[in-house]
Amino acid sequence: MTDTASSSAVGGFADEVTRGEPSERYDVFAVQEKWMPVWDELAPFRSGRPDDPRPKKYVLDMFPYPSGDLHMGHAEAYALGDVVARYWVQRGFNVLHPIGWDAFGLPAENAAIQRGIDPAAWTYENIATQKASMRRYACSFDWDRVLNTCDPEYYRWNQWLFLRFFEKGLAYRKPSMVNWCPNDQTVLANEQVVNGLCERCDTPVTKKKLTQWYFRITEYADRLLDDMAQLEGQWPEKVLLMQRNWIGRSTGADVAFEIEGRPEPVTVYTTRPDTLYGATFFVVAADSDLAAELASGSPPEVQQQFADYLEQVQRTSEIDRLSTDRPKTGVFLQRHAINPVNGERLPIYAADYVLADYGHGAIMAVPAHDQRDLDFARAFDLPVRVVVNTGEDDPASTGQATTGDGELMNSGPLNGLRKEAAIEKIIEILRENKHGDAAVNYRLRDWLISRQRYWGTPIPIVYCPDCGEVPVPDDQLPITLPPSAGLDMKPKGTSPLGGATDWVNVPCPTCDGPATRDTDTMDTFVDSSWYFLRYLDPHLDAAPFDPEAAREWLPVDQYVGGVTHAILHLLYARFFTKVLYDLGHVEFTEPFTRLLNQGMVVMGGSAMSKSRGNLVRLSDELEAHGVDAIRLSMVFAGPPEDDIDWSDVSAAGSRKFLSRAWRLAGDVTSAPGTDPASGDPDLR
RNA sequence: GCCCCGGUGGCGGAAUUGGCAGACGCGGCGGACUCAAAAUCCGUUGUCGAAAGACAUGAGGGUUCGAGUCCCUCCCGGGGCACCA
Repeated sequence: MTDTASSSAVGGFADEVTRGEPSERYDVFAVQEKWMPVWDELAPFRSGRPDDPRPKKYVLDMFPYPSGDLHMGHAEAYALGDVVARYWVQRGFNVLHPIGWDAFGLPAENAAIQRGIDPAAWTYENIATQKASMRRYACSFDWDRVLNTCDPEYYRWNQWLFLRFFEKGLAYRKPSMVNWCPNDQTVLANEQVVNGLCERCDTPVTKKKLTQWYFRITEYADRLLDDMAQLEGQWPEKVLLMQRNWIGRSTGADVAFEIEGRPEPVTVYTTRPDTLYGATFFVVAADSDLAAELASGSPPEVQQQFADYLEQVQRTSEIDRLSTDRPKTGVFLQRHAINPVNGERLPIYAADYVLADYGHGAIMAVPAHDQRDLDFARAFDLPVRVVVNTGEDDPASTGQATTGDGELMNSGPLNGLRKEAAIEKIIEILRENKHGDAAVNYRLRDWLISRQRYWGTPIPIVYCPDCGEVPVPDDQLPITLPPSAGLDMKPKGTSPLGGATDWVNVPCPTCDGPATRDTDTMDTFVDSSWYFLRYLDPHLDAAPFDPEAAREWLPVDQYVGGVTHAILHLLYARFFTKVLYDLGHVEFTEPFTRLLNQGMVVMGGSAMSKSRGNLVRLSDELEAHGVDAIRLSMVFAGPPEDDIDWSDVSAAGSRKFLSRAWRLAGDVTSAPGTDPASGDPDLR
């Protein structure tokens, strides 16, 4: 059978169709009308029945979010997934090709607020709509394995997994400045802040100090980075690159600076310890605890300046903070740090160009070798010193690129060394003098999972005045959401669950005294971090999944989905997999062996949207051209990873092509010898 | 600013290692069939040229017997990251 036929939804039955009148016997509609009811009855894509001797393959399409009906983007993704799934079926594999719904999340809640309806009702209705469309689109999904993440039988295991993370110290609560979306009135993970805007609603994100739950993904930074070696050549290079950048591993040194009037030294992180001799000032992040502490030892007028500055910094929206040409601002705290290598006194500034949560929230500033430090030095009229080998006047000749002109500085024991050698040497010196050591830092932050919203997985923690943070025992799971009726869903900065008094107030699992539930829900990316395991048996009652089945089916052989999830979902799922590996639940460390990012379907050069008036409805296209023609068009329009402009695609042409193929097949296979089920025992 | 990926007819795109550029399809044009239309079939379709032929893969250079493919410089488009010390 040809590739063309394998990409066709209802192909392979020429002898049946030739019985019709010539005018209709090759018609794509006649084909689909005949075979779809048969599929419904036979469920040909059910997989994993016992004693199936065929080798296994797992083809996974990223599951949809149930808002509205399927669109052309879904149509392309599922057409591609189907090509792979049916190709393997015909090659004799037992193929698992499941589907489900990523059903928790904000849109349901917003719809509930706007229209006064139940988020659950809205969600299940959309699921039904999409499911019907998928069937009409003839996707080869295994309908016996459908899951919805908003079903208690699913999110129960989110809670169970959370507790395992908690036991391992991988889930923890801490107060921190968090990204806050003033519109959605909820916190956002770093990954959900795009150019300073909320990824959902494009509202400028602000900062807020809150105590929230985190997953310790940073503990896995090295493995997330190193295990990418397994994915090389199997995943798009672009995605690997994005993940690498996101993790942002950098190597350098920690250097301890004594602070005048402070018993403990302050450590800074630098990637250029070789420029230590060129440090001319010292900066602490304005919004760090350290800045507040240092300022408290400053003269009163400086304390006031600092307080004013801090307020200004906290008012600054993320988008302003990120604008590149923004002038450097800060306050001189009238305190000093001592350069450990030459005893120089460096003035200490509080500034917002230093981030509180990277490195140690403080830096040594070397304006001759760092553009940002140079900008600051110019704004505050601070000296600039080029670290250079004595006797050579070209700093580049020692490998020490400069960003600004300045006084040349003797770099003592580093004289004559090139950059790499100088770094090695200075680290050695620092280590000997106990002033520092080599260090590694990551851009990656821990994953903030608390959300102040209703429609999500309740966090299985109870707060007891006597026992503190108490994990809910496994046998009390799931903690189901209270009904939405009567709850105030309007965003107000705290979870609507707080209003469910009967639900919130529970006896402490440990001492039975009065206690309260955590009222936040989990980020929905928790749901999608392990759903590919739940498909093995979505109704399994004893565990999130059967390890034996996981050994047989996983990792996923081919994952298909949009590049929009290149960082978020794929990084989290990789993280979860590694944790599950460490906990002994799975035997692989990477969940998705191969990844395909299909392109977008656009219309007339721009993304389809209602407001732009260029929305193409899948149902209309199916009506006009038939399932096979649409799917063929999707696959044939170009390389799968490229965008498709639907205005360039002729579905009518595909239909013509199919009719011709049918006619030809009808002519050459007049004897019904063509086994309609060749390679597909499910259809026998 | 930094880092990726692209740029080939009217369109989507082929061209395995440096070896006949434009496969295949869409669209267009001409024709057959038809009273007519739709469907279908046949032919044709990079540009210039009557033809022979010449010129053509974003622009300019280079390497080579030979370049869409390799090297250098630049232009354009798309994407990612963006005070991460």
